[in-house]
Amino acid sequence: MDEHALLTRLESDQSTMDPRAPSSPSEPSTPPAPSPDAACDGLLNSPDSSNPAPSGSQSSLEPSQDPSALAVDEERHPKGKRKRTAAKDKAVLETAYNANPKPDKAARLDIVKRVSLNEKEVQIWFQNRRQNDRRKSRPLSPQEIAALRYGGMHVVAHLIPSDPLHDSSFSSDNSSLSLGVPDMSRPQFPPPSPPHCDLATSNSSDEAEKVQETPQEARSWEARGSVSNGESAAPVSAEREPRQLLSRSFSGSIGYLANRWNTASSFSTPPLSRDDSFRLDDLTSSCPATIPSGSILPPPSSQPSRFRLSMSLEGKAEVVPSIPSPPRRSVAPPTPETLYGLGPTRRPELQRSYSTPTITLPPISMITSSLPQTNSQPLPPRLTRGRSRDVHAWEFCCDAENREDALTAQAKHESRGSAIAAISLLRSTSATGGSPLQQSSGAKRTATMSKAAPRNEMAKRAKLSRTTSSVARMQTTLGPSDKHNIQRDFNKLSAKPKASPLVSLSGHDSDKENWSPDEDGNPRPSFRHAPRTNGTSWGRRPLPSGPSKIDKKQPRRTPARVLLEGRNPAFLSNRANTAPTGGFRRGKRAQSPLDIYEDAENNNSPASRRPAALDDEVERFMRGQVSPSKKGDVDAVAGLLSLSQGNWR
DNA sequence: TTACTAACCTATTCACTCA
DNA sequence: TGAGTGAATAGGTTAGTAA
Repeated sequence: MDEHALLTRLESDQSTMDPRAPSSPSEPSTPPAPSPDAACDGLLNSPDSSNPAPSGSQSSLEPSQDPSALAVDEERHPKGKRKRTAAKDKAVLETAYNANPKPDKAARLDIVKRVSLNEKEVQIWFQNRRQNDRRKSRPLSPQEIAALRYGGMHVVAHLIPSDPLHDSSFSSDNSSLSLGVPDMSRPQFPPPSPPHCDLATSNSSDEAEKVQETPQEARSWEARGSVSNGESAAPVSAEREPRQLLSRSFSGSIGYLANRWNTASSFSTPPLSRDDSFRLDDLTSSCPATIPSGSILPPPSSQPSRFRLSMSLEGKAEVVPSIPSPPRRSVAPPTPETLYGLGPTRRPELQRSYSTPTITLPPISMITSSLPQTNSQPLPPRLTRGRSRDVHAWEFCCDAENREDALTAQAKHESRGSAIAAISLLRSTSATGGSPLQQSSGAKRTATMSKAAPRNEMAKRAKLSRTTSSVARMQTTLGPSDKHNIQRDFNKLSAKPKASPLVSLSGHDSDKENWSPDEDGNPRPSFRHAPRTNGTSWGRRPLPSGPSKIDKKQPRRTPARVLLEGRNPAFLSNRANTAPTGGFRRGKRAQSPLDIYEDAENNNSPASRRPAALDDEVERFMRGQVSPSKKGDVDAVAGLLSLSQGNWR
């Protein structure tokens, strides 16, 4: 420490002799010598300095220190010491970050002028800052999700091994179970001590605070990711404490839920009859106002939890009675309609098992299918968050094992997935001439797929072309020529022997985000039946209607990015190009119902409302060419997709 | 079509700080 | 001394542009 301090001082002294190397053209504006910040760095690194930093703060640097005694030493530490960002600079950076987490070059240069950092450093700072933010808003762990979903009930989730794929699938469960809450970082998780603590009573203010984080902080995850945050604490926890039981409680209203819910929608959405419920505020934002009480699920119950959500080692979400298990209030498993009056039951004949011992959660499709349709036009599955964040949905959609349970019958039925998407897939694969499964990694996959999607073809179209992929065209207004094209494409695809089941949702979409299945496990092609009022489609993030929206200052920036940044930079933090559309779906479309891709044979499904001829073709196609023989590949793809989403842990 | 560039991402390393 | 934090690096992807 002392040694470091001495070195630091030495370096600082020496640096006074050296002109500050301008790392940026804009740097000249930064005076080399009197940079108190840099000077402070030197002292910062010296614990034995006369001005010891206040505890717990590296930003303890005191600008009051004599700048003349310290110098800017930007050139140090190729391998050696690292300077800490001065408090002053940090404040400036934070302010700038709050204003815009992703400053463009001009903004960066402006920031550079205000801090003693060069552009590169500023860029890195923002990068790290975003990463840090993302970490904090990483996806929920299974127990968190379960707790969220079941409000005040006891939640017990089995953590899963650290195997990436398993984790992914686990995360998928995770996602499928749920909802996300921003900033549920590791430290917030209590040790898995009391396996069955009463979650209902443990809502901490901190959690509430987290829940109410600004949209900027509530970015996903992505999928956040995201859900795709690289450093998912949940898996980490799983690694550290595999298979331990964790308990956690959450407050009911979670703004970050939508994404989880969406994923959840895959196949494990809990029955709506649960007394223990949670709110899906975000989800409701994308649902019609007709949904009772603005919530998909019943409000949280204040009653003691009678069930707990358990996740089997196979990744199945199960609702098991708490011990002791009080009698359930509802006798018969209510259907979504009965619960919310959302409409006719799609498959009244298929009833989920609600037996007490173990309840396998019904697919989200069952629930969402009952959501009202807007304008009588069938809409593809679309939830509030989307894109690549919910690969997990894919896993559930593709992984046969996840469906081989009590729900096998229906699950198999559902597993046929979107015929349209399958066709799209074949198109894409036919374009590539190979199966995406041959990709050894997500990166390669995306790369290949990128190539599979001829750029010029994309470029030749309007800027909106990405949202008007072949699938989109199929789903949008199907004019005579469209049908003709569909038929033609179908014929082509049928002739392709190497068709892969891997679904390219958007036909030409290359990035993995476009692969994102919908939250209910169905492929989410980047299309929407009808274009939005602003000209964008619904399959992806909102895109500007044309190149005119391209930021002149950042010609390289995609219009979408620019647009998104303008709207809500927070959503961009997960990944610039992968900002979920859902977060913005708050306007007119925010009230769109969740549509489900169903087989044509399902009369009530949106798919069934597609042109009959198309459905027939699709049906034949799906049954005869793709689905059965490619199952294994599909599973593999699911895993790759998961990995591509950053679910490495 | 390809190469280049810029921006972004995740994952990781490692110096630094603190309890 | 170990853990946490933050700066920095590495490797990757995407998208726009120019040749």
